[in-house]
Amino acid sequence: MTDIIKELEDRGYIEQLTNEKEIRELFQKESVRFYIGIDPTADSMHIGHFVALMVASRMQKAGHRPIILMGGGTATIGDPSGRTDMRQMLTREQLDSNVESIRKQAEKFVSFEGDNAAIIVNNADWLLDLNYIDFMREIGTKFTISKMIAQECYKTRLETGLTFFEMGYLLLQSYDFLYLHDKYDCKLQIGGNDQWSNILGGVELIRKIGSDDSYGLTFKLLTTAEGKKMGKTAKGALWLNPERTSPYEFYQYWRNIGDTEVRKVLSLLTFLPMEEVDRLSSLKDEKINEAKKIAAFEITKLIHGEEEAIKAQKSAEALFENNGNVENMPTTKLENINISILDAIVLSGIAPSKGQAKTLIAQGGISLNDEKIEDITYSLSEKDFKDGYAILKKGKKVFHKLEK
RNA sequence: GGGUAGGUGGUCGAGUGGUUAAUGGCACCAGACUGUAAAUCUGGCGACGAGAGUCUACGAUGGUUCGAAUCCAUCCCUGCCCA
Repeated sequence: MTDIIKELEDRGYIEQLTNEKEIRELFQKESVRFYIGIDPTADSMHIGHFVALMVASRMQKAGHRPIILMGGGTATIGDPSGRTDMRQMLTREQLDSNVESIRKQAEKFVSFEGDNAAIIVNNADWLLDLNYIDFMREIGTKFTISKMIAQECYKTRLETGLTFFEMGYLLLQSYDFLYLHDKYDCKLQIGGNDQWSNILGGVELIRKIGSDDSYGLTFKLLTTAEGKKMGKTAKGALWLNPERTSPYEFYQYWRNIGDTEVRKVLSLLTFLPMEEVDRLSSLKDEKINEAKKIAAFEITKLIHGEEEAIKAQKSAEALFENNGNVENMPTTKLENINISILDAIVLSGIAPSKGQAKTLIAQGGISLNDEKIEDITYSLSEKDFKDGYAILKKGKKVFHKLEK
């Protein structure tokens, strides 16, 4: 079998491995069951999950068998690692519906057919029936508080009040691995590097119970050169669901990354061969824009399909390169076109309130059909909708189409 | 259970009776410069209102006061120390 671990390493995915040598051997010897956990805390995955899906996809292509674990049970707690506050708890109904939406997104990356078909499980199915006393006796005795609180990720929470409830998260995630190990012969858990301690918990739990064939692998989190998380926008996270983040906005995000991010993004988030990645990311000055275009196109294609990617790219080219017609930018249909410019800005979602819309106009950040709007009281009318639509622009890069 | 320190806007963190929609950092938005980049500089950053202005906000509820994030009472929550 191909050396998938080396492949992942070459592309820069891997951050840590529990037993490098053994994992390499294992993955060349047999088709390995591995799992990745996803917490259904929203009805869509965001870009943070993207790397995880890419890794899972690559491993499956190399002949291994993915398990997508939906954290329907653990999400009621929320992972305290690195967080400064306790997460909001979700109801069962919300979680169930989130699980369903996320499953659909995952299907774009892993195949549920063939010899090494992926499977999806939900830890609510086994966690919700656990008996507290039994659990504490069998699992709770295998963990020590001293070890847990020595971990960096718990330290901040420790100062502000880490509850027992949240501490249970580590035990439950570890138990998930044990459960999948016993029931599905799952040998590897993968996750973002923030999951390292939770993954180790599972590996150690399985060892303590008597098997030594469990491993952990973490991949790099997507960060910018300054170490900030990538994928954050003014509106919050960059979502994979087109209703939350339109393909056009999604494309634009990747089109606008910093030069220093190009290589990482191409390598981690596309399937382009490494020679191509190397070639593109070594382009200099404005030529590197070519690489950004390709990155944006490839990534959008993976998430939204080729058709949407082409549309997004065409829109972008039309807007930025020759001012042409635009079909695929975010659009708002107006019931009444005789509204004030402020209302139009708020309705289109370009700014969250009229106050901010005013600021934008005052600073010269708003234009309508390529004409800068300077009058706060400007009112839209028929003449602004020449071909049935008007183009509202914020700053240099945010476009929105208003249709009548 | 006892003692003690706290709870401020997206976040961190100032502010201890009026000039405070609340210093500053971060995040974010816009302008200038550029390559739809970065860095830098400038402006902005509760809501409503064209504006004057109005409303809502400093854990919660009451109170004192012409006036409270600031003082008092009660309650809720959290850290630390002791048990």
